[in-house]
Amino acid sequence: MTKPVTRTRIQRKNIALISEAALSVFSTYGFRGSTVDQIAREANLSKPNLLYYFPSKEAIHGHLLSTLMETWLAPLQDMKDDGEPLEEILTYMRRKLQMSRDHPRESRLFANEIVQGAPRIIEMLETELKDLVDEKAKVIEGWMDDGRLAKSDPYHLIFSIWSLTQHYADFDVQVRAVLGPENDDPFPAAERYLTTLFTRLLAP
Amino acid sequence: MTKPVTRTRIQRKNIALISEAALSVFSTYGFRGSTVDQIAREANLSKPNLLYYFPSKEAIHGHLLSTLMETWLAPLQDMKDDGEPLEEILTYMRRKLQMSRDHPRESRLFANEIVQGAPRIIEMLETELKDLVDEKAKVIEGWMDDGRLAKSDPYHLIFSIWSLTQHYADFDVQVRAVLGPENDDPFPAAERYLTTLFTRLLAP
DNA sequence: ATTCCTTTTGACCTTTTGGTCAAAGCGGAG
DNA sequence: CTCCGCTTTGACCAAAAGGTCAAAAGGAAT
Repeated sequence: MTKPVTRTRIQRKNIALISEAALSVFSTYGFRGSTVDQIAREANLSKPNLLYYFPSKEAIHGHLLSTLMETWLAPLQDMKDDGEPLEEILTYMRRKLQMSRDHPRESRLFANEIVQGAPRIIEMLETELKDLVDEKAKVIEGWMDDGRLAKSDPYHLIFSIWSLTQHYADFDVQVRAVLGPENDDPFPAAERYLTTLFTRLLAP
Repeated sequence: MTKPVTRTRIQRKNIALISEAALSVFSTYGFRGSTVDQIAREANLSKPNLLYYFPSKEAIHGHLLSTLMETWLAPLQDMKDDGEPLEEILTYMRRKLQMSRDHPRESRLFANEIVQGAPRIIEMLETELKDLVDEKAKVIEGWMDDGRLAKSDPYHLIFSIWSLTQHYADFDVQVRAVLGPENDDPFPAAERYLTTLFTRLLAP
């Protein structure tokens, strides 16, 4: 009934090719603004050939999103109860910022989906993501209650890490336009600024 | 040669109707993901009737964007050299947060445009916006040099105000999914959190 | 009531889009 | 070398998309 688990060399290559191309296209134009032809062209495949590997445009998009979610949640999952609180949070922030630098298309794919109402992942947000954030918010609150971090709202603290770090991927063109051409890589300054920000906010 | 400046009552009504509808549609699906039919339906007009007021889909979108930019830059323009520094910045932050609450569609229209590479406003970002930010960054830097604000990067400070406040409009569904249905209005807590954040970051 | 300008619409056109299908090409196990 | 299943493609289709146009309908000043 289900498809064979073992993929041929060609299948692996083409699925990877399509995923790459689809990531570029979907992250730039959103789901409805992207076309199958465009993805096929970007992948150097004919449209029917692409549709031989994925049954529909929806399927490609869904494949990307579910692959992405794991990568996306990993840094927060790795924030552990038993470290030095401020260091744990700064490390989380830095890993998220790293992802904005190294995987801006993934960040924009996600941003497009959320901005447009998250029709395809709203359920995941309300279950997996909410559960994870609830858990980590408790950890953070524990640190604050123990006086190891200055008090503030743990949920909005997490939101602020998301928004500040993802901004450098999602709004990249704006950041670069404002900083001007002489300042070619905004990330080092961003990391210094965000380190200062969270240190002053959270140092007990 | 140019169109008459005086608009009839009907023109004013229909242009307003179309702008409203187009704002809803474009902010949800982005430029390429939106259709003229959809906007016409939302505005309760026939498609040819809509195209009687705007020559093309591009024209509607352009009209919205240029109207929006003025509203969008106003709060930063209003940040004045002669106030109490921390208060000026907190007021700016609060006005931006207010805009996320009261005009989320405008924020998402803007976000869609930027995330998708800002093809239609990149020039404005590199001139008007950059000039304005350069000017205000100088003001902020002056405050820091005078010891009236703690030092940090003024450009990234402005970016952080943008990202933190717009997050509550652009990523609204995610914020609500994570906070759960019992917490229906995230804005009061957001304002308290952001006030604390910027106070701790900037208080001299 | 007539006129003239504004507004509205049904029918239509072309291009683009997501998707199908039968047939041709290919590659490696026997 | 010869199958046989995997891969690729040209041709095609129906629906949706942006946009046009001529003609009908409205409305207000005379």
